[in-house]
Amino acid sequence: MFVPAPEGTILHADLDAFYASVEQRDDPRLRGRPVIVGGGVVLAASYEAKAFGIRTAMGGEQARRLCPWAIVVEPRMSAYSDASKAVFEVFEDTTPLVEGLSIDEAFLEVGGLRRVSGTSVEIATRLRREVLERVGLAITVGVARTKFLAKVASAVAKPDGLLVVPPGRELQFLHPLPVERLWGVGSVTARKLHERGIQTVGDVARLDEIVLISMLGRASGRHLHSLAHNRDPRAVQVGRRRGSIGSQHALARSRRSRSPDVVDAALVALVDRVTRRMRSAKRIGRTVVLRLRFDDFTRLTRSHTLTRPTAHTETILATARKLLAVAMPTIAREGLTLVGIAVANLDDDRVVQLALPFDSRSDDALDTALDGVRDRFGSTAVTRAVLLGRRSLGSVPMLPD
DNA sequence: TCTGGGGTCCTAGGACCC
DNA sequence: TCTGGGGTCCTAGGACCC
Repeated sequence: MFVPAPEGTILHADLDAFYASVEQRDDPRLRGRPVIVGGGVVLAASYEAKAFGIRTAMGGEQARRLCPWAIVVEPRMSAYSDASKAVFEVFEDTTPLVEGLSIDEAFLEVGGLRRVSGTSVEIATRLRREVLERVGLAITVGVARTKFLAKVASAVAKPDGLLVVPPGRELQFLHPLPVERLWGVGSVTARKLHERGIQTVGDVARLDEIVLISMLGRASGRHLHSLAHNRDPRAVQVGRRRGSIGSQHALARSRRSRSPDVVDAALVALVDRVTRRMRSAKRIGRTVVLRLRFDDFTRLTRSHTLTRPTAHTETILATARKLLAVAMPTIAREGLTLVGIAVANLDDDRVVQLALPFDSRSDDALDTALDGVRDRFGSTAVTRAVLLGRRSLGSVPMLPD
């Protein structure tokens, strides 16, 4: 018998001040004190530090001015990654339907678990307790019928909170909130809305969709109009994979640190990092993106799409160097402050095993077989094929880079 | 108060194909 | 020779998120 749930079944779970909380967990001397992770720029601030106005992405100097006695610690990425894995294990133990959004937050669908695990609220309460007991971190959970509203709820409930938005009271909860609470409203969109006297979600809800579209463009307009009415049909998606892998590096502010040699060395290191990560994730990609940033914070991107996906360091480095050469006149004109490399259009690096009759190992037979593989797996999916047989030839790179 | 490093999604124009 | 509408892919830039 189907029993409709009297509450929302989507949980948005979000760790509080994640990096800073891990530091406080691991070093008792930091507990109860303002903690800043990252010296140059604030990567994370404990709630004690946030009380002084310190925010993520703020310059380190400014942060120290706001709170001179704050404790600044170097980031320990592997500790955060381990903590994240442990928390996601708790998520997976709660429900198989987990959609990770970042290192410290995820959506959980618990709609089918009523008989086994109880109501959403009971599940959320247990989840918070288990994360605290098993990983030692505080986590905030929002519960609602839609993803978007669950996320808004957790943001409102922070820190160390649980907030349930019951169906029927959704707009009552949503409409008094400032527009900045809407997912997808950043500083630019907020400014555009404020210029027209729109302050709250309720103000947005009173506008025609067509008006919002004319103000913000088609996608943003539609998106905001839907959210303001709590229309969000997106289901929790399991196993989403990222579409690009990249790395970037800020250059020191001296003439020498921007010399061609230094920039090229940075490029080599970035490509090496990115391709290593791609190979360990068993991903290959076709589009190489060069990202540059300058003194005045203007940005520039150049990209090139290869005919075949690869994770080969030399291939991607050669492409990156070409892109840099194309952008070179611009670099000569202005001060470069950041170099980044990303590889997009990612695919799985599948190794396809071909079993051919022993007497048909001619080039023609191989070509025919490879065509068959391409037909089955898609032309971009095949970069390598391993030839096997009774007397194995071992691993043969069929489509060298 | 000058801003790190990792990502996602959308738009718009041009090339190209049918 | 000129014209059409529709679709996909690529490139560059912008906004946004954590």
